[in-house]
Amino acid sequence: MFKPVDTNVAFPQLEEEVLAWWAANRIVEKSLATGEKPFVFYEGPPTANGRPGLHHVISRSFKDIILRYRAMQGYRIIGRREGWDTHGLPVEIEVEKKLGFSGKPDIEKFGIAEFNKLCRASVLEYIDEWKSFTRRIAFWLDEDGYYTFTNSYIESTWWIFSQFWQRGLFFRDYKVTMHCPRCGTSLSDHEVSLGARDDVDDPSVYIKFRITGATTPGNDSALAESLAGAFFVAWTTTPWTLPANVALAVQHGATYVEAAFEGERYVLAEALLRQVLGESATVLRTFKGNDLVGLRYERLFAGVPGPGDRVDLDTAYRVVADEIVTLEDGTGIVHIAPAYGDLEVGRKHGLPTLFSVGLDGNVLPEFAELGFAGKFFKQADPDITRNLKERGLLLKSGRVRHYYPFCWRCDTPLLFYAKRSWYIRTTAFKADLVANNQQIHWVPEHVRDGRFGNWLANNIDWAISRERYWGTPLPIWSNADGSYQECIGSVAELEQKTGRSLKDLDLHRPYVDEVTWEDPQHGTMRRIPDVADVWFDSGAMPVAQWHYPFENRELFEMAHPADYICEAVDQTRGWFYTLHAESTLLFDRPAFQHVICLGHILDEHGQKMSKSRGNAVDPYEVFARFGVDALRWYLFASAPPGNPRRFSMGLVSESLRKFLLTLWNTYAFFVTYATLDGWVPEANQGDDGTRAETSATRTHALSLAPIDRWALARLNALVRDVTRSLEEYEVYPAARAIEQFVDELSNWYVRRNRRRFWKSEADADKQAAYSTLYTCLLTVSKLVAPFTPFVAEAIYRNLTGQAQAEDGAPVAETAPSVAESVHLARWPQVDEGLLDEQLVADTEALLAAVSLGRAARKGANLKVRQPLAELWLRASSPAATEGVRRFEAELRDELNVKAVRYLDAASDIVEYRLKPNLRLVGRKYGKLVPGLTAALKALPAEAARAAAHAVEAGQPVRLTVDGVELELLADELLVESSAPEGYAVAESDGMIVALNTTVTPELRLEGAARDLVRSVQDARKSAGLAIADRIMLFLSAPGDGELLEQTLTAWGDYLRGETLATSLTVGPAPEGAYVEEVEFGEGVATVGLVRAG
RNA sequence: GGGCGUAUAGCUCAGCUGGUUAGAGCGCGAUCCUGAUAAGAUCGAGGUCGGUGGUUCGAGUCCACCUACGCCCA
Repeated sequence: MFKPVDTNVAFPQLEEEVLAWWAANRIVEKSLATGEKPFVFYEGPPTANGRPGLHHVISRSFKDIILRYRAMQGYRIIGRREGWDTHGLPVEIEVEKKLGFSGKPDIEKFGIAEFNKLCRASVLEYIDEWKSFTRRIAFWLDEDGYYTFTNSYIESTWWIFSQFWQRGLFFRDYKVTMHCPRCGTSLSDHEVSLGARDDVDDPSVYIKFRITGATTPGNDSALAESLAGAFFVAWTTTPWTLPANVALAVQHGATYVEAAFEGERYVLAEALLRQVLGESATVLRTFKGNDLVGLRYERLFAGVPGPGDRVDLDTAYRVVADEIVTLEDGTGIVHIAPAYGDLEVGRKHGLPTLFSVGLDGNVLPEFAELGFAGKFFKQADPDITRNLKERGLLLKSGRVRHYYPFCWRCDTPLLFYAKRSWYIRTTAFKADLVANNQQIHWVPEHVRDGRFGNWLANNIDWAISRERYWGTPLPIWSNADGSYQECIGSVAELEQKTGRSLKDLDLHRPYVDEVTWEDPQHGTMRRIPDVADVWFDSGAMPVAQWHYPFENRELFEMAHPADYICEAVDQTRGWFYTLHAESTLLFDRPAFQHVICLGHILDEHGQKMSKSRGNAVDPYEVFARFGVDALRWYLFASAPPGNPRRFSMGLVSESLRKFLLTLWNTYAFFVTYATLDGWVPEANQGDDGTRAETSATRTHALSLAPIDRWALARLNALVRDVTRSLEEYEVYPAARAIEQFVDELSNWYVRRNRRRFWKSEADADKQAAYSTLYTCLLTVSKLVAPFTPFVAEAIYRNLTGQAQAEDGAPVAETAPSVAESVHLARWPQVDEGLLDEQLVADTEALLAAVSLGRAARKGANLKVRQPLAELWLRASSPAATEGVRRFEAELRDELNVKAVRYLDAASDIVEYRLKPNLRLVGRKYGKLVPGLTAALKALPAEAARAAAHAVEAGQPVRLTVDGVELELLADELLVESSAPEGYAVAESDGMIVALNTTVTPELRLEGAARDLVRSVQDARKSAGLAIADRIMLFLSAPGDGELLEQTLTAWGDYLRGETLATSLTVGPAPEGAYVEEVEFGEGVATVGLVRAG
């Protein structure tokens, strides 16, 4: 027996109950432990720094749905475990904030050991909250997860580094960072944006660079010579970078001029000439930017090479052409200082890097004799400008308000600063990165060759080092002057170097920094201070989560690459890339085979959700109001996941009402009547735990009505379609298909079949209905299990008789092998024998006819309760007509008509119109199409009828179009018919339905009788009677006595039967009866009823 | 500045390789149906399918350019 189902279900509460049951019965553990074939998943570790938000529900739901689906297919999921990204600057900043620190010097003073301890504690604090979040949203993972801060994880990462090191992939080069000179640290982009202002007052100076007359080899020496003594003009707002200048850049195709102005000759872009030099300058000649390339100029100052750098100044002080140059402001000639922001330009053109200001923000001591050494860089600006003015190299100067970044912590102006950094030469593998990407199945598809593919094609070397504390230390040890370095790939190797046991060593700073050894040739070896880019940790996850290659070798081999991963689209430059790059460099294969790439979630106004905007939705509020299932269903069924989506509470509420409640109410209907009837699935008709169609197969033996076979055909087509979509990782179409089916099950199957469930005799027909509905609901519970795990569980357990058992009542005779949980059940298989495309198509035609019939009634203002004599129908094709004919009884009943007749070319009550079937005809006849369409339209009535007749008989039609004789095949023409005279008509997609609107006296009485039945039923309900209660019925119609009398004469028995009336009296109701005034036909009657004995 | 994506009804979104009258749900109005339903059906109002140009017998769909927004990069 089944447990009663409340239609007033509160899903959040239901979910809590299911959660408790899962926990008590260790269902998650059981699910994790089952399955045979491996399916590999990688959990992208969230940064354990902050609370989970709505966007985490999305990514975790899309991860979960595929894993549940695969688990139900009998896969054993490898890597279904939590993972935590625990290192990195965000964690450090969080701790710094707590401690009130303002930068690296504070941390060093505080002590790295203590600081890192706090970082670790901070991360763990958030992880607890994440775990409860994970459980609440039913993301099933092994809580024994991996942490990137463990020694074993770090050691595997070291192993990767040493692999790269051995292959010569490490190198050092400059990297531009946003540097705070006071805090002594680089800032992340996010931090930079926190402190940027757009109204900063700065100098605006136009500088003269004297042209020497020389040029680099291969360029225009004649032009150079003729320009000797003239000046390039460049504009800058950062005079302090001028000593670091190494080149001037022009725009390749732009026009430049040599202009005479106040006795000097200047070179600048034509477009900016007037703006810079005013109207008095005269143009001497023009040339293209490209012509200027290679021209040399005199340096302003002697810039300082970086420590240890050898610099070839022959490569400096020349003109290059580069895309960064714009003609919007300045002079069209851009001053290039690679050390302070133009590193990429410098690299592209082989320019040296020179410095003017140190990391402390002060001008370098080398500039002592110029008088501004040691000054803070912003303070040096006036000195530098004055110096240039004195030397006649300043054209003009002023002030400007513009954008400039400041440190968000200490408000110090930031420097773009080229710092020495460690790189991994990923560019050497660009072709492999691109090729391996082609093996990956991306959802949505465009990411592969779009965003991700482009990113790979434009690959740049990976800057891997960070001058920070809480991260994986780079395992590079160096002698004092950096001339000899080694990369360590394991703790054992380090022990060998040092000759002591390091098994208790924490591999983090500062402890690992204390590990040194004496190299006989190179002296004391110390670790370089840098830690790894935290992204490297995440990309190492396939290897490091298993402590490969030190442990779990077989496991790793099986678990690489992953079958499936899923994250949001911003990870193309993040985790998707780090996984792909590390895997390609290490193993030359992709790290994952299928990936769902999610769009971002926006608020209801299309704005990005963020805490600072205050528009972030608290996921817990959604859980509490609608439940996790409603949210999950919304996420799966509302739009394809790759698109950005607008979120609002209303949309979740809609998906709850539209889908979950429809499903629930259908299920509740079934349970209500099955309980009333004591119906249970036959012993072997329940669920055997593997094959979903078992009960359906059983129903082969039952006397199925056509509508039952339809439901089962639709069900099996659904199983087929959902499976097909999920195999393609297309969640959205799968969800839509289920939604459509549940809608049809509820609003067609159940509605049409209510009487079969109500009727008192327990015959084969009733058995068939129960069995069919049971099969549909049980199978749907499995299909939705990956989508809405709570509701699916509740339905499945009750339908398999297990819910009742919990209350101590006797268990239904379910198969002994029935799964304990729907999530331990097997994914349904398609029963090919029950598929019936024809039946499904025929029902579709029927539904279309019903819909049109209702529209026609509406048009004629004839309510459905009024029976009509006949309906004429013409379907879009003879096949569709046959389909409707098959269900003619249903059609009559739905539309309340006595007869259905079919229009064909032989009937002359309508006229015909012909149209070309464009899809077929267009390709064949091309330019003749407009003429053909017109010719068909112009056919006289008799010719059209003849043509329609031919088409229906499958014969060709001859027609002359634009002088060309055509023979049109039957399927190249579409036939439509006009509305018959005197009928109410509706038409759509080639189908026409016409109702005879004549209401005969007999039909009128029948309509009145049905009005009465409906009114009495309403009254019964209002009087609070139970469904099975018998009544004594009293009717009177003072003004319409004749109509009442005639109605009762013809339909009295019908009325009594329908309303369970033991007696029917014409006259006033006795005292105490329930009384109501109702309309019937055109009359008004008073209904009175009393419960019978 | 570059790359990718998005733009269809008041709102949220479908619309496959070009094809006949551009759809669904929500919301609004009206009517109907209903002894599972918090529901359902029908009709109505609501669309220059972001804009311009092109290819084609035919463009929401393909191409080019432009605009706005989002993400990523510089």
